[in-house]
Amino acid sequence: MGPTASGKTALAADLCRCLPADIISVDSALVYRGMNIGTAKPSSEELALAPHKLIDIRDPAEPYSAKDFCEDAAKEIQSIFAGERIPLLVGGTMLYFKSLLEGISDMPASETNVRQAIVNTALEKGWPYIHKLLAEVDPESAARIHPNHSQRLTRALEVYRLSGIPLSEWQNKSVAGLLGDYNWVQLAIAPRDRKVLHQRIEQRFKLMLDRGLVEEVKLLYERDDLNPDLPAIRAVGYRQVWDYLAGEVDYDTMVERGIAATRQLAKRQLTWLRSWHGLSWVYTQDERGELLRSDEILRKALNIITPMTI
RNA sequence: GCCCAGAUAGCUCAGUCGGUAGAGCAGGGGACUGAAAAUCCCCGUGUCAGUGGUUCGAUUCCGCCUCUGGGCA
Repeated sequence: MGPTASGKTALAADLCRCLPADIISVDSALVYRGMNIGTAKPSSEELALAPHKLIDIRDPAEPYSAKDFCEDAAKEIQSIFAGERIPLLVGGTMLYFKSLLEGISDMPASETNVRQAIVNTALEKGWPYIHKLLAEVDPESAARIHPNHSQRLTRALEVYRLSGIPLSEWQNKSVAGLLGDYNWVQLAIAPRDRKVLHQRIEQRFKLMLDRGLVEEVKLLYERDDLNPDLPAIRAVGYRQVWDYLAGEVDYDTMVERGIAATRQLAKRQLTWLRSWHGLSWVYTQDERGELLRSDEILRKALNIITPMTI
């Protein structure tokens, strides 16, 4: 696990050369086909050397979810173990990691029309009104969710309307995750200094533009079945370039916003990791702030993994 | 060279009829159970360009000065 631009993909590829491991991607954006440059998806050469599961399994028009991921990942894990190999889960989508390890309740999936009805009401009367509606049927969830928290309010009310059972009740049922089933080694990779990450993020975003990010997004923009409300189009970089193609912002503004959105993503990922239990950290800088070479990073990771797996 | 308009938070700007100032963005911290690269919450002292004057008190009014736009030559 690690924030965006921390070097996860490179480390995973290096580990694959040392261990009998197969990579499973834990990433909500890499699942989409045709979204390669902006998601920093491993190149076809990298994929040939280190194949990733759960990449390119959805069209950008089809949403993917934490539940989908749990089911897909559980299958891949089993099949990798069946081949007597080690599953190496690599990615930055912490909710997916959490759901897989701790389990996810068996509540109804979302339905567009139910969700849309809630959003329409909110547009008219505001999110605090939705919060009041929720409080009537599910006070426990309402107490946990902020009155402005559009997405979580929508989900909570949606679950109640679809099942007649409050979200909190579903969540209170114990569920089985994979945490206790195997001897997991949980590694986090990141630089010690946030500035290093910020620098890499800026460099990488500009490189993505040089490599044709705008053209990549244009292919999506020109399709008539995609819109900026879809999870795929809301992805960092894609949303900003989409706004640029729509003429809402100029090029320089788009670049600035794309970089800022990536920094903000990294910050949120680090927030998850700071309070994550059972994590071993691999820093990509030494105590003095000097950047480590890839072989030094690999050695540090192996030093953590090997004793724990023997 | 002359005229006009600016100079306030990292950036863009608002404001103080004279009582030392606040928004958006950026940034920082946090939350997170089927959209999660999502969504949401909290955090605002900065020689108010410099200098002299008027005043009990100036970032605010006046003079000078420096810089930046725009206009006239």
